[in-house]
Order: sequence, then structure tokens, then C-alpha cells
Amino acid sequence: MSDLLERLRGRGWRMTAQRRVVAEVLDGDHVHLTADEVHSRAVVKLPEISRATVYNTLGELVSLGEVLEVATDKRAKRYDPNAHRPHHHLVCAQCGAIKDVHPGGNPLADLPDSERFGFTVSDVEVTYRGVCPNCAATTTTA
Amino acid sequence: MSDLLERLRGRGWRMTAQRRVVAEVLDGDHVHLTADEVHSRAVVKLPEISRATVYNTLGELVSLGEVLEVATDKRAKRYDPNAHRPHHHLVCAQCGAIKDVHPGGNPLADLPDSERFGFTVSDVEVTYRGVCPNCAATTTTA
DNA sequence: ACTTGACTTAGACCTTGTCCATTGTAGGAT
DNA sequence: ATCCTACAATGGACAAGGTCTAAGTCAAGT
Repeated sequence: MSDLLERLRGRGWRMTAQRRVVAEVLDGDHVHLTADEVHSRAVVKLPEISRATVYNTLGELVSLGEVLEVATDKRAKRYDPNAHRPHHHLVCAQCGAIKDVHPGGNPLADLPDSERFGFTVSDVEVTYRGVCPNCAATTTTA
Repeated sequence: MSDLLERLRGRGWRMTAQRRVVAEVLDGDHVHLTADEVHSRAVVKLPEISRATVYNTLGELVSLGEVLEVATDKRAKRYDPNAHRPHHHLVCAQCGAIKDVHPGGNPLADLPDSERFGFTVSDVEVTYRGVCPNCAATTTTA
């Protein structure tokens, strides 16, 4: 975490209270907040932070490769601080909970040339969908 | 295609000019239009059709399982009429072109129990990203 | 042909995200 | 310790994608 701040300072990032707060909010595993959620949480720590700043900072973190943009939700983009260990996502179809997962196998290898339409394929994104234990429980009980 | 209309009528769908036009616009392989694109094309055939109707109709087709919503683009949802043959997508990172692909292997099987967090996993969505032949050509020449 | 409830319409409204002119400030220079 | 200035933050307007509502319309059963 403070690793992140160190790394950013090293890259010539100007350190401001706003940027620190955004970085802090994004700390942790299985964290996948929308920009607005980041903003709400940031406001708690720094009431005068503006929406635009949160968007700017998130955008910069993404360009710097420190944070990933994920589109598991079909509405808002979500931001994933776990950018240094490649992974995929498991999403609850009911409550939207998201977990980072590391499947075996290499989906890239599973795409035969005949199915590549001449594309140079460089990346795969896998999203598993299902129902989390929590939602399964409440559904059966109800 | 008229299969689709038959099937829908069989399910008690009231057949209207608007719905017929939306279904017609969505016909074909490798079709992945945004709601607005569907609307623009529908307007050509039926000038007085409204945006809300297009959204409603697309939503119904999705609930009925006749059309898939795909989120390859991070802006607008896209609608894929190829709902009865499971497939994944290959997207050009530059121009946004989308192809339907059928990779070998089963990514669902690649997710070990230890990585399922107690979820009941039912579905996988795979998006391959790369550069299409067209964009590769224009980039090298430019 | 009549009736009725499902369908459509237009436009207001909401959410997510971007832009811009202005004001503020981190951090190097003095 | 203070000053400068380029970079960052602010807030409010704007844009795109999508949803909702009240009122009018029409497909299809009788």
C-alpha cells in the first residue's frame, strides 16, 4: 500500500492529500469499487474532494498500470487495485459481489487459428458468473 | 429469423410493427449493435419508432433468452442475436470490431473448487482482445 | 366491430463520465 | 522559512447511455 505511494512518488507523481486518499480507499484484496463508491469513501476522509479529481486520479492510476478497470457490472466501470498479479473475476449474478480468481489452463491457447479471423490476439478476459453462498442461503430460506 | 417471430408469437408475444422491425434489424451473424444503432436502423424502416420502445423490446428479447447482452465495449451495451449457439467474443482493441468465436476447452472446468469461494458457478464469459487485420494493415502503412 | 389490456410515444429525468476555467498547493529554488 | 510556478483540484456545465411515466394507440379475442 505505502508501497504504491512510494512507487508513485518515484515516478514523479506529485503527492497530494486527494491522491493519497484515493489510493488508501483502493487498498485490499477483492476490492472492486465503482468511481462513485471510491468518491463516497474518499469524502469521508477528505470532505472537500471533488468527483472530477477522483475520476482523474483513477484514470492516472489506470494509465500507470497500478489499477485495472473491470467491466463485470454492465453499468459503471469498477477499479481493481490488484494489478500486479494477473487474474480473472467471479461475479454473483444476484448481489454483484466480485472475487478475484486464478483458473488453471490458458484460454488463449484454446482459440484455434481458424477462429482468429486474422486477428493478432494478445489478451483474454474471463468472467465467471454464479450465485454466492450468501445469496444462495437467503434465496432458499425465503 | 421468421423462426424467431414464430417462436415469440407462440410465447404470447403481441406482434407489432415495432417489434418486428427490431427483430429484423438484429438478424445475421457477427451482429453486435448498440441500442442506439438498433434504433437508427429501425427508424429507417419505421420512422416513428421511439427510443423507449427499442430499449423495451431489446430488454424483452434478452429476458426471453432470444438475444444476448454483451459488454465488450465499455460504453454501450451491445445486442447479439446469436443466443442459441454458445460462443465467446473476439474484439479489436482499435476499431471495436467484434467476431463470434468458439474456442476449444471448457473454462468452467479450469476453475478449481478452491477458487470458487462457495459460489455455484453456472456460466463463463470469455473476451479475447487483439488487433484485426484491417487495423494492423493501416497501422503498419501509416 | 367492439373492448381491453398490452404496447408505444415523447420527453423528462437519472447515472456515469468528461471538460473547462478558475483557484489552490507541493515541493524545488532562493 | 519563504517564494514561485507548474501541476493538481474544484465545481459546475455538458454529453451519452439508459430508465420512467402519463397519456394515447392498437392487436387480437369475442
